[in-house]
Amino acid sequence: MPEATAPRAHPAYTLRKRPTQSRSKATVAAILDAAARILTESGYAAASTNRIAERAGVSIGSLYEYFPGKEAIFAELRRREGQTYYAELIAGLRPESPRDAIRHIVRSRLGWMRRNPTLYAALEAEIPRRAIAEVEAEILHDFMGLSLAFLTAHHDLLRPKVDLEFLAEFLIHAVSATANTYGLRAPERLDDPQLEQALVEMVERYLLEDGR
Amino acid sequence: MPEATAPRAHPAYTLRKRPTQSRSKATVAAILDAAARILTESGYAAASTNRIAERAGVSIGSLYEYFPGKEAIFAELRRREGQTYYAELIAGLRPESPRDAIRHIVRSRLGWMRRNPTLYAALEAEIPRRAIAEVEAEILHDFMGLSLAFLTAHHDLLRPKVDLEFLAEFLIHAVSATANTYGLRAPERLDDPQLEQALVEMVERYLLEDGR
DNA sequence: CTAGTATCCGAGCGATAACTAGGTTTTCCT
DNA sequence: AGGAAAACCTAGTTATCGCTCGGATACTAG
Repeated sequence: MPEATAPRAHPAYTLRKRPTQSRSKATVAAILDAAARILTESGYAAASTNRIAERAGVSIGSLYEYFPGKEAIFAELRRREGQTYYAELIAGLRPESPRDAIRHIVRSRLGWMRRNPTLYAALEAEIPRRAIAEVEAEILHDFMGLSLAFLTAHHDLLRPKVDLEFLAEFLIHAVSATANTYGLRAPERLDDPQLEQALVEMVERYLLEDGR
Repeated sequence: MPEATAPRAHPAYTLRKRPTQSRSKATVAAILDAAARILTESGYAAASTNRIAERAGVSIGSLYEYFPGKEAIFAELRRREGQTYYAELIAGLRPESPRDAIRHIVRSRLGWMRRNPTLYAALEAEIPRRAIAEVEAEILHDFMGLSLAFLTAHHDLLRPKVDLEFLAEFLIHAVSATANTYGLRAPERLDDPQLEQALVEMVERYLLEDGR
């Protein structure tokens, strides 16, 4: 069973053509859904373009009408999932209260992971780096903005004397990496309230002057 | 460029046959080295068995003499790397002092990641889950033992009132996940002493009664 | 209605992957 | 030395993959 070896001929990991009619929008959506389902059920290795097209009820030709290559499908999927999570996060965020905000962030991150650990684990892990590096950078950039604003607003309460850029990056990575790892290695633990509590305490006690 | 689709016919992800003569030991080592180099330079997608054999200066037939399938190569590689790290860790560990131990753990984890971020990122991420799940479990088991012994010995100093099993698992995951993420997303940060300091402080303040 | 455009289709091409069969060479042991 | 076992290699076999191409079909604007 062969595998991609040479660098993609296609330069980009975005849509080759934006669907305009509603029919084609449905096609693109069906492709992304099929990709997500196959990824969840069987992993990246089984997610061939032919299988995705078949599962989506779409011909292989149509698939390549919109996606310049296999990896662009997963990049787009990652983008879509990242956006829904970001929207979810800011929807319930109360930035006035540091403690509430921390708990909300931890809770929604774990909740997101819990929704489909297999899919997000695959998206974070199995997809070739170069395909999603760009999307990841976009997403990280958004979160950095959010996080920096939050830290700056409460900088008088912060204990660590490090520059806020570093701090924002560190907290984002620590929280999301831990959530990812649990989703990957011990998904059943995501339901354990101890986990949320531990993450919240860890961040609070590191970040704030008076550790609870 | 095709890809593995069907479940492997071969059941195991261990060596098919242990090399006994020194010549064959060198062969196996050369295969693992070549796999590591290709993984580092070009990623999992480019690491075909034919390429690995060629790069190792070994025929494809010899490769399959020892490895039951492609994924077993990476499982073995993961095992080997995990063992060297484990040895490195316990070599310098001073379990009598909690603070020294914490710093040592964080430092050696970051140091290990720093040695070859690309390789370890690929091992942790790109390799199909099922191939390394078993090895990961073995490794986690070892670390759990170490960590539990450490926590039990100092359980009077511990702040969180949770069961030690959970605590051990949580700390292992938090530290190693964060290290992995930095290796993956921002390897240049691994050299920043701020990172080691932040991780150490985070763990100490969460774990111990008097946060520094 | 009709022309132009957006959309869809699927047979098939070229490449390469994982893996095997069967024979040759090297090492070990007595 | 000599035979057995271990190690090694060459030359495929089969399967599937990513992707293209030429044409059919549906939609839309005038």
